[in-house]
Amino acid sequence: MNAKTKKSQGFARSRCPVANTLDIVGDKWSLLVVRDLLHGKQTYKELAESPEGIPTSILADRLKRLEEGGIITSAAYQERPVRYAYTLTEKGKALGEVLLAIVRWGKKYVPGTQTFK
Amino acid sequence: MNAKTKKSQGFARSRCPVANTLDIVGDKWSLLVVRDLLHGKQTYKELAESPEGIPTSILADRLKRLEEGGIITSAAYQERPVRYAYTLTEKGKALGEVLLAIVRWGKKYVPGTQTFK
DNA sequence: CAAGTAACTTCAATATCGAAAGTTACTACC
DNA sequence: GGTAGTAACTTTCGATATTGAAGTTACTTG
Repeated sequence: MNAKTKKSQGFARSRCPVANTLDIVGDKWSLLVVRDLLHGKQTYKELAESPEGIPTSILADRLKRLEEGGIITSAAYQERPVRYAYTLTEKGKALGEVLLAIVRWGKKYVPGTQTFK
Repeated sequence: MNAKTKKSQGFARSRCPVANTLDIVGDKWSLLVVRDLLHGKQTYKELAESPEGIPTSILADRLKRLEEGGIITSAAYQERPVRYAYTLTEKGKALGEVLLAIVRWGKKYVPGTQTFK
């Protein structure tokens, strides 16, 4: 089901907020991009350099989907050569609460994980 | 990288708790199964009947992975015919905090979603 | 004009998903 | 005894997604 179909039908899988949230960020990479943006990263290059090593094809796709989902916005911060900065919307920044819960869980239940900064 | 490789090397993608948590529940279905178990569902059939319509092949796979990840345990609650009950471990129940954050986010930012119970 | 860089895009191989049908082991009904 | 039903999976296979690598575009810098 594409975005248009979803919009016309209302909901993809159910009306559950969990299901609908997972339809936007329920994959292995999206929340890592949000994490990086929350940490101040802004450019494609910075995002691509994170330790998890996201493939650039996936990064481009996720940036597109996150923008379609209203989580981020992109804007050229300079012309010649054109360079883009990605920033979180209010909706995107609010995912910080979800990430916080995930970090707390991970640090408690996945031994050896650690946060920096 | 398979589970054995991960175990021997320590970590799949990085030491970030977000990345490691997503390696366990970072997909479209796992947290929906956890949601249902938190809501008291216990059997394969009950889980399969949720409104999102999880394919049974995916459900069987996720139950296996969640058990390997220490999120759930399974036990036969009767013989002849044998029937299994899935229950959350303490580690699994603790994901309730993550789900709560997701629900709050979804209800605020995905218009039309709603919780029952 | 050669080299470098950011931001992508394309490609081919592999892996995973999803819908449906099939399997196993039993109980219940006629 | 035979047919139907049920829970819990497993199998199949075409469609879709992921991955790692290489290629492209538009510029700047030396």
